[in-house]
Amino acid sequence: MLFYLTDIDDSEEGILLFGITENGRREKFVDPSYRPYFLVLYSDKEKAIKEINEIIKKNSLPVTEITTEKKIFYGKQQEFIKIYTKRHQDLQKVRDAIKSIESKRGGSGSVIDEYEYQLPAYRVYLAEKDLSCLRWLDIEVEGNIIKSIKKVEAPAPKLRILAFDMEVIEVQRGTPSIIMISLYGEGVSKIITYQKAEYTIDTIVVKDEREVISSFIDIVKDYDPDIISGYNTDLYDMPILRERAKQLKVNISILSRNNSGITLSKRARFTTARLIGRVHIDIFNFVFNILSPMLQSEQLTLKNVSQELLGDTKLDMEYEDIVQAWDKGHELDRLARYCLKDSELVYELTKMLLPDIEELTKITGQSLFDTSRMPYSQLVEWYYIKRAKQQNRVIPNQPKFDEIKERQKTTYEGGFVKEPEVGLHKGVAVVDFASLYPSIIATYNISIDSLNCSCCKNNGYRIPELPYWFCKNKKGFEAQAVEELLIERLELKKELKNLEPDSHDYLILDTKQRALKTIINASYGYYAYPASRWYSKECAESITALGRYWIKEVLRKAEERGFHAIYGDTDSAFLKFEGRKEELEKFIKEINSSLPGLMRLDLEDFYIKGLFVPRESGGVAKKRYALLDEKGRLKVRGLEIVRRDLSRYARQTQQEILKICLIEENIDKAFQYLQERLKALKEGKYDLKELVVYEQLSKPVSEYKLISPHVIAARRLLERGIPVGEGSVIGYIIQKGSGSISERAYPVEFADPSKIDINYYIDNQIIPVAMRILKVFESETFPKLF
DNA sequence: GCGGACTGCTTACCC
DNA sequence: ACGGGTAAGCAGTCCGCG
Repeated sequence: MLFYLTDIDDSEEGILLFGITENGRREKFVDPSYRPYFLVLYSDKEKAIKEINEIIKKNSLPVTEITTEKKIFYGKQQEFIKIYTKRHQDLQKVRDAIKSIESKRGGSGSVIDEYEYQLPAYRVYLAEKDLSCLRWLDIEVEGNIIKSIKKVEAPAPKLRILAFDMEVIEVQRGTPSIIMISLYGEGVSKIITYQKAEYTIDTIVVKDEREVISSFIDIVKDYDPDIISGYNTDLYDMPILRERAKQLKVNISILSRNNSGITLSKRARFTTARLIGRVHIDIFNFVFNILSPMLQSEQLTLKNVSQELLGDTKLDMEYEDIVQAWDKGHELDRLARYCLKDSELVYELTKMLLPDIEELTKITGQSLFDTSRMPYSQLVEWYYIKRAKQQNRVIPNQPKFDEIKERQKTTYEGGFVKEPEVGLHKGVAVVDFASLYPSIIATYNISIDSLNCSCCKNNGYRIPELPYWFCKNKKGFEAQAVEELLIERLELKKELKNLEPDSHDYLILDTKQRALKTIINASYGYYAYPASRWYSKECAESITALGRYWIKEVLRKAEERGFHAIYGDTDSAFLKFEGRKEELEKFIKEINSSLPGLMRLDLEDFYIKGLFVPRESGGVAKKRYALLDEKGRLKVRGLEIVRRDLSRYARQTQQEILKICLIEENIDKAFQYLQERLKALKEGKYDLKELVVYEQLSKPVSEYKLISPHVIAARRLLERGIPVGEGSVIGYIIQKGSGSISERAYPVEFADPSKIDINYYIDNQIIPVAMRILKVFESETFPKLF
């Protein structure tokens, strides 16, 4: 039978597999074949086995079998003692008893270390069997018991997706209560609430909150979605729903497909809400973990993110409006529309982002639930774990707290940044390496098990400036893993060139290559990530050393060929091409023929003009510039225009001045524009929103040594009972009065528009950022007003 | 005692 | 819950002055 796996979990009977059969039925099967075990690295085999047996006997530990097995351990064959337990949750207990034999814990030392005792069972199961969610499996079953299982290829079935959103207010003080739930999916667009009104959308009006929840449950049961999605639902909606259902005694067990309802698991830094058998996707997680670096939004709210990604946004309603609407009973239709719109946006975001999450799921070989919540490090880690299992390698342990702290102390040299020349440059070509660091990993065989190998002491890949070399005889683990991803992506890219950009196939392949890119790009950082299982500072610094070597080579060779190198950062070079486009392209070809392995230099683009600005402290700034391409588009990097910790008014002023200076080269006009903006500000012609500065709290408010404006603003939010802490983005404005700037910082929510300190905005925000551009063009005619 | 210079903390960016 | 390199603002302190 064919079975499409959508979710997976552990149980007493075995691994539970949830999914869709070939005839579209939603089913659950059990695979009892998984046998929990962990590995013991020994120094003295006989002694270790003897001592292990003694400990098991003495403590009556639930061990079912002890064997030995040859594994690959950091590239070398090594025998391990393999200890099986009855239940997966016994692994930890047995390991805790056995670790006392280690010499570092005062034992005899016959045992050196233990491995693979901490991985969740279903995750090991997926990795070992090389399965993953969102793939078709060919299974043989007896009843609901799986007898055999293997992966097969077939077109994916259509998944039922249901997005939801809840409105919660304190009907009674101190108790959050659900007043409305909206649902959105294919053929579903509904509101459930318990106040009657003239609703213009499909609304179910029930008696009370209890019935709101039970109606919601009924619809979920009826629609039976494979995926339930929401925005920030791990931390907000699901915990509240669970709590309210408990208090109001509503049975919500069928939210999951194993009758367990909502399973909250609280880990160190975050909470997740599982609906076992159904997949709860909290879109916020994916946006936060994966998309945030590419987004412009100052805060990752549903409002901003949907505006940026979908070009559609929430309806306008403040929290106070919601409370008012509910208390007074008017504008309930507006509230219902507002609530439904949220679900619709979440649904559209899910439709847009799910294909990417699906591809990542296939690469990590893990569950959709887990993968949708993984940060970059985890994506790389689970991809490595899957591959390590395929190759019979031991999975390295996660470092302990102290080890992480140790790792955090050491740093190493990173990318090379060439100092640019201040001013306006004409005719700039930007060339850059394609995936520089990953291509170095693959090309130079950068891996933990190929570092300073004994076989290549004199003829390995030598690393400039460092006492390291990498093996030329045998592919290392990480290098091979990264190389395969790179090659697969190159092939996809090649195929894409032959497809119509609007075609269905193009979309599919493009999504695949994007997912590959996500993991490829994280492979270098993962080496130096202190909590990494495959941690190697030596590998990380070898990669950056080779990167510096090659970008300097390009800059040097370009100069040799008469292409003046204005600037370069890590993997890019900005070259003056003086109208010699073809010659430059020839130069790139030559460089490429000299590059080893998978390394490749691309022409990023030709630009008409490029502007580099001075540094506040003198000299010229790196990482801050603007380029004007041949289609008249501006590309701005690093300047205040792209920073959220400046007011929008200041940023827009800088942007306009930049445009006038760069496109028109009319400095007097730019200066006039600045005067107009200052005048408008003084005359009060602005929107309060334009003056808000956004800054993120990187730790709890109480831990700050330096009390800066956003910290004071955060304190003022806390004083009024608004919970803010680590991770919160604080929007604040500066008001008139005495004291430091910080003391005059107020959260925008409580700002007094009549007390705005216009002089602060003029002197600290607008003048400095405007001058940053204008200074470049300082001349005789330049007004000397400042 | 004052004001500018300097230092350190902090954020957000680039790649 | 991914790395180093970089600019910049603000608070707080230092330092020279004579």
